[in-house]
Amino acid sequence: MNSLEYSAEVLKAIAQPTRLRIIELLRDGEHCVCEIFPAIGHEQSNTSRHLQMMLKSGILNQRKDGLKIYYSLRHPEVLEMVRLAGLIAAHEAEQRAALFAR
Amino acid sequence: MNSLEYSAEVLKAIAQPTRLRIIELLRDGEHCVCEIFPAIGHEQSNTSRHLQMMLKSGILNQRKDGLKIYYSLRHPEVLEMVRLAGLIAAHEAEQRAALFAR
DNA sequence: AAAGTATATTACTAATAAATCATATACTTT
DNA sequence: AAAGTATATGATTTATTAGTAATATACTTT
Repeated sequence: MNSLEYSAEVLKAIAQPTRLRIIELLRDGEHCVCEIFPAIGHEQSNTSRHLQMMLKSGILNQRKDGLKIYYSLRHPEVLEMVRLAGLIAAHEAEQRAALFAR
Repeated sequence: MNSLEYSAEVLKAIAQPTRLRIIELLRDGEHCVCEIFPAIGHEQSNTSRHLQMMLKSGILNQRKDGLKIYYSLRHPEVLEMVRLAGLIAAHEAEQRAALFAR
């Protein structure tokens, strides 16, 4: 995997609504799968899959404590990327609203 | 489309190796499709598709000049996101190399 | 107006991704 | 050791995506 592909993997780990919800949830610190899946309203298996791929892409940390496995954000840069994406999204939404209102 | 989905669209427009190459190419200013597709080594139709989806997601500007259509980056934040993704990717690659070398 | 050029779009294929349900694994408690 | 709980993984389905080749559209030049 070259460096462009690697960067794309990292970005893909963020570029999905369910995973964005997970990231928002982890903003305030680590959470176990058992807390995450009810909070985002998806199956445990689906949630676990998303967490695995985020972990493998390198954006999450994993900590095992007994039965539970806690995940947390590994790089604060991820939150900054989410913020910037939100800025652009808001800007575009505004533009479209303005067009519509003319 | 809610705001999470919108943010995900913006991120998806960046999270793909071919599109990352296009973004790198546009770093130094606008380019037409006829310049972009040979530079990235893909078909004109494929390149045009990527540009369309990037345009619709809001990360590109389009300027028509006669036959040619010039695309440019609309938000400098995109370059910052690419930079942050590269940082994380490099960090993870380093970690893995270190593990491997032990 | 005809030919040429740049771009977008359609039709298609192959690959990837997201979700669910069922099952396996790993640890804990009784 | 048996039962219970938390998480991960396999199998499957459906949807989405990236790519190619061919065609349509729009503009320019002759």
